[in-house]
Amino acid sequence: MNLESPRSRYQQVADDLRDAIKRGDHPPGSTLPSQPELARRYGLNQTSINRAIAVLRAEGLVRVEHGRGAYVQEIPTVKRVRRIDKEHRPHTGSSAYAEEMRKSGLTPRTELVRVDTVIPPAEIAELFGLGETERTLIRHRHMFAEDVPLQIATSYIPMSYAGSTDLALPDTGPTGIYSRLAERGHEPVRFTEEIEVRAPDPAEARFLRISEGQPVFEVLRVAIDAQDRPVEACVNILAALQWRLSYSWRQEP
Amino acid sequence: MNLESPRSRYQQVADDLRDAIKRGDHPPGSTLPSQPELARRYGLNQTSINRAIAVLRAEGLVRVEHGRGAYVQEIPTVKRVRRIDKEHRPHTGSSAYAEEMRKSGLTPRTELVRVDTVIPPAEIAELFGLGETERTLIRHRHMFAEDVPLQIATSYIPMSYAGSTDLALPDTGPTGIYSRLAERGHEPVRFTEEIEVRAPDPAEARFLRISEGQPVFEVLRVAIDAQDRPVEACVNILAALQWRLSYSWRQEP
DNA sequence: TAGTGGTCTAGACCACTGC
DNA sequence: CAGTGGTCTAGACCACTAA
Repeated sequence: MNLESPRSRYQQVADDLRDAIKRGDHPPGSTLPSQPELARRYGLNQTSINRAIAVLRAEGLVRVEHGRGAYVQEIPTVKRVRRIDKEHRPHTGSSAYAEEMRKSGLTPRTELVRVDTVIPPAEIAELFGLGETERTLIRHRHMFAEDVPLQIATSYIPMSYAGSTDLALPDTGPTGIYSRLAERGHEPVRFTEEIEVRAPDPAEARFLRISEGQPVFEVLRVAIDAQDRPVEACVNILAALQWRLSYSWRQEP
Repeated sequence: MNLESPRSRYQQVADDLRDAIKRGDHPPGSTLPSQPELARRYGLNQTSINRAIAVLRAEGLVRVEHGRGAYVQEIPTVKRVRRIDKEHRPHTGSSAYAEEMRKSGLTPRTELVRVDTVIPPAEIAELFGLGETERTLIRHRHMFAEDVPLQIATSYIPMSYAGSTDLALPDTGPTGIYSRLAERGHEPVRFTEEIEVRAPDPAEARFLRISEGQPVFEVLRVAIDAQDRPVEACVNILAALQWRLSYSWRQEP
């Protein structure tokens, strides 16, 4: 521990632990030494050690379980692919999400938390050009892989396109929804995805099992029909440090 | 200040300040009250206040300048667009980056920091299928808008495609590079972008003027030619909390 | 110089886990 | 119960900024 360094001591501890993890001294799934133990080793106060570990938490390198210890993250970096060129998504019954999970060798599971009609958030209402009292169908889902929570999905469809909540039952994923929208003459032909990173709200952090300091992706996908009307909007929330988003396209000459 | 709350005091202070900022009590560009002042108001220790402000920093809501104060961020959320459907990028001489900035009403500026030949990082070498001693052309650029640093771009091209560093001079942005690759028979026809979020290294944090706790986007764009060979890889680093990435495509029926 | 934020300590207490 | 992490304080000192 270099006391003269311009780098603060807790940062040096964080750097040291980070290096140790990357070297494999603390393999994924194992716990770091306890804070009092680290304090002893580095000759520092527990408060400083706690702060060093907060740095590693913010980086997604460790996950702390109160009363148990600081676990080295088993880097479950998942790849989420939007393939946009010719080889498009197959028309199987299963969702793109399920396809992606299976490709990664994981068992997907989706829990349909809520189907209802609501007055949507302002951003969504504006997108659809809805008045303040107009309602949308809402589908709120929790998605898992191997029982690990991975993603929150909330989809909105204006009632004028949806007709009734029956559209969403049983839960069939977006593919099913799109087929039913197509039957009603609102087949999506164009999509946009907007990606934002922000701090999670407490509920999101709890579900995704991350601390409130860790960023999440908020991906807004909008499906647009041939008349250029947005017919569905879907908000996905993912732990940003555990995902890699991928897009692929062919440049038209 | 609710001392009995399960929510810790520094979190309550952070919540309170966050609400005040969103209400407009502390407009963008202004400073928060000093830490000793806040400590007095909330009846807490300065250490706790400091911690509360660390939360807001991690969220990108405030930017702290040592010795000066904690400034409320003038949320310069920039939109970076990949338009993938028919109306493709115009073949003007200027880069996609410059186009995007002008669309947002900002004056772009690019600084060519370095043009050289190097042995690339392992990830890049693997992508190109290069041996451990094979070199690539490297173009390292810093990009600004209104003199605010916005983006770091590092592009790699295997020497077998580039021929010499002349390819990169003068700096013309990717469009120019792609034209010259086309002249050499390696016109890119397909692209992939992979988006990751991670903690910045100290140099990146310093250049982007963010604290080390704030996440950055690492966007890896790979250009692929008609023979399915990757011919260029470009790594972009952006402050994740200040950007919104946007993709748009047409679904083939 | 005075005012700002950043770090550190010693010691305390609490909440949670698991035996 | 002992061991874990989480929070808080009082007080101190440092580094940076601005007058």
